[in-house]
Amino acid sequence: MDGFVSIVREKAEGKGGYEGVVAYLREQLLSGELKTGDCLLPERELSARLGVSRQVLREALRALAMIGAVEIRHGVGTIVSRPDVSTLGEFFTFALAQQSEVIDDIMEARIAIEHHAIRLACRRAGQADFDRLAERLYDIVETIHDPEAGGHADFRFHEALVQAGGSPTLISLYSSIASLMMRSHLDRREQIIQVEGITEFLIDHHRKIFEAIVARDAGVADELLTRHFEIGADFRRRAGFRSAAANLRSSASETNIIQGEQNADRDR
Amino acid sequence: MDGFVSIVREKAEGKGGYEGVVAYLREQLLSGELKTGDCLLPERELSARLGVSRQVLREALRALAMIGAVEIRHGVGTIVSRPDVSTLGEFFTFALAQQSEVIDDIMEARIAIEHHAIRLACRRAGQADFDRLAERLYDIVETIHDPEAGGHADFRFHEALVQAGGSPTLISLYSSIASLMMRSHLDRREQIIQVEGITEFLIDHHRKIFEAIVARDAGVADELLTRHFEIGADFRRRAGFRSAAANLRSSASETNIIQGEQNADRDR
DNA sequence: ATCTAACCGTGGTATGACCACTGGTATCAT
DNA sequence: ATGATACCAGTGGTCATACCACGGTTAGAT
Repeated sequence: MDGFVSIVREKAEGKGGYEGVVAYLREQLLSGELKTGDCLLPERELSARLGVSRQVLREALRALAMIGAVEIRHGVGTIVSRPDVSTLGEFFTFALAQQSEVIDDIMEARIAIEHHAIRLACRRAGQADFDRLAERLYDIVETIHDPEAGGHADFRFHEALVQAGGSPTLISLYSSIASLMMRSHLDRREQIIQVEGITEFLIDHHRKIFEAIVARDAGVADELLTRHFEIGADFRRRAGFRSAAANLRSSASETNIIQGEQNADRDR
Repeated sequence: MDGFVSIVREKAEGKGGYEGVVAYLREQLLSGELKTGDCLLPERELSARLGVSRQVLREALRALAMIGAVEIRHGVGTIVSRPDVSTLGEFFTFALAQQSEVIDDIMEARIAIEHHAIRLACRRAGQADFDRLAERLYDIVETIHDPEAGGHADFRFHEALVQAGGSPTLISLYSSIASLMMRSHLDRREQIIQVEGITEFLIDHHRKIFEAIVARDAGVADELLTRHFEIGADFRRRAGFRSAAANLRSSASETNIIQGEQNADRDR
């Protein structure tokens, strides 16, 4: 490092460093020069071209990988990929981690999505969708006595329902909040399942929904779904207070998470 | 901290390196040990504690910063922050880069959200929500002849509608897709606005929606919204061909989108 | 008391080296 | 010829160290 400095200043056109790299890659992606499946240059070479260190480039790539814009594969390379839902799931996990009250609110999103999806499904669903729904319905019946598997089957049915709607966006959003729904509902299933006659109700109600979709009767399907959620909410509410219906062998109430006291309320 | 080694323990159990760091921080966030506003340890120290190099730690922090989980401030430190919607905007920017067909589909998400939100609004909305809606409605009237400002006012009204629903999740999702909706609708506004009598229709229809919410009549509100979207879609479709025609009330025609042909089976 | 400047801690970047994984190729045994 | 094995080159993954740039604090000068 003698007196002379200067030399390379090529990246001077705006921002340099991390920001610049992200901006550059975003540009490449939006302009279409980089499309899904393309393989980026090796880190060493790319970093050299952009005039940044490899570390900075890696930071940018990691960041992009976090939102799913690229996929970094050890020993292979970095390939452009389309952000998919799993990414959004990650986001929501972090986003909602700190606002516990939202966990309950996530149900509103689920209802909104499923309601519209079921209407779409009544118009668009094809045989493949019917088959999948039937399959998931069968799973519900099979696993009706197993809280964990049953809850999973239940979710899978509703997932198939949304899928039948044929809207990629709805499917994406639904998948995004799926992990969070699991978080608060899977456990309650254990309590709900104990209610007398609930098993028959669950099976019967899901079947009716399925049949309404097959019949392409949006009105009935929508109405059924409304009741489905209302009843579900009712059960969950009751399960929250005390041991739901009659005989819960163990008052495992255990004060669900909650603990949310530090409700900051930071609006902007 | 002299000759003793120890260390090794933490990362030995599961993943080490980048993945481990992200997992660790996620755990800290989800468990509540780190809450919004908290300041993380300096990079050098934190990296030492986690048994990774500073570079790896930085990659993890950059990734988390990309989704808004933390905010890195030069010369200050890294502070925990709650991901807000602007982050999702970034995500969708990348997401839509490669799949342009989703832009149309985004409308389905909007419909789903607004439909449920308006029902919630009819139950939950308070005076503040009414005031905001009224204000936005006024803006629509004011800017009715300006395509750009008018489109913006239109959006703001619907935004207030969702807000009135009082569901943070719905609001977040709606904001997330807002930028994408703008992208495809603002321009069409220029064509739509030319249709004879459209201005009166827009004003009148929005006002009716507003009144339905104030009246807390979910059924009417929902029905109005349905027609609102159908007519809007109809206009946009026609505007696609040519500059739409005159008679708007000429049977909003059922001809709903449908197009459901490629309802393929994308399972995973 | 106020302003200025130096200082220190923080993140930001650069370099070079080495490790670990993947995929293809060459080699070998059958 | 065929199959399995060993090898090798290229790629991402990690590490360590040094230095730069920014922000807030503090000691000094005015």
